[in-house]
Amino acid sequence: MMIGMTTTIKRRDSGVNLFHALSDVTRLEILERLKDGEQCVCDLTEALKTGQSRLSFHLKVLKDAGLITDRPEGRWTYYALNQEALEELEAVVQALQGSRRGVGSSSRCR
Amino acid sequence: MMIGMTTTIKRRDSGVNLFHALSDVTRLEILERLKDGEQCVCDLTEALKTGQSRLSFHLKVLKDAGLITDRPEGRWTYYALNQEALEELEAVVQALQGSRRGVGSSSRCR
DNA sequence: ATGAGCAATCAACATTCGTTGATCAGTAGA
DNA sequence: TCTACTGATCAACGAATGTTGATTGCTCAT
Repeated sequence: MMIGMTTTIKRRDSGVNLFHALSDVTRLEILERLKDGEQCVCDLTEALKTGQSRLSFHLKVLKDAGLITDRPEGRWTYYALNQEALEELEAVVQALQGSRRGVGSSSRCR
Repeated sequence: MMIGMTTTIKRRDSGVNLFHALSDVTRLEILERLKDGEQCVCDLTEALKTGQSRLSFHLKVLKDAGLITDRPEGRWTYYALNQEALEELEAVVQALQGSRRGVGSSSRCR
């Protein structure tokens, strides 16, 4: 099955966004926490022992990348994993592995 | 099955490294090129239409992350995907998805 | 209405990252 | 040996990112 150029480029762009959001220890810790279910910012602040504005910053990065969703309720905001984004991540990573076709057909310089 | 704390932390660290290396368009383009087999820097320079030192910089980032390997031969250096690292990437991503246990058991603030 | 608590946003600053051009080291060929 | 070529490294600069503390907007309870 042939994948069009446009699809490839789009996947690359969304890849950059996702990977950037994931390239920070604090953000990975947040995601790990959220595996147990949705949490409000106050929970996370305590769990990660970090300042509120710092946490808020990282949550925004994750949310902008689509990796988490927020659900404001009263004075709290609950954050949760976005399963869809994780599936897209899977797809992007598998696209990296590639078809493995042509391995060994290395071009030779001269 | 229980995974020890140390393992989790190590995976998180290697995750940060891998994800950071992947969070750049040029570097994703390089990896895509390498799916077709190993290539020397001169090939890549031409293919990506970019400066040599810039390319060298990105290759170093990918190599430091373990995503590619280099094989110097004569005056050329051939780069290739490191399949092992891609497999580890898969593992890290799957760990992100988590066991899905306890979904809905969201802690409630009051 | 007032006060307290949660979370987003802002400004200022520090740090990290990517780019560019130049230089350097190693190799191959004349 | 001398020259040409590949690719790594360096320094300098600019841009993007992350951190901190303060402020703001909202909601709930009194």
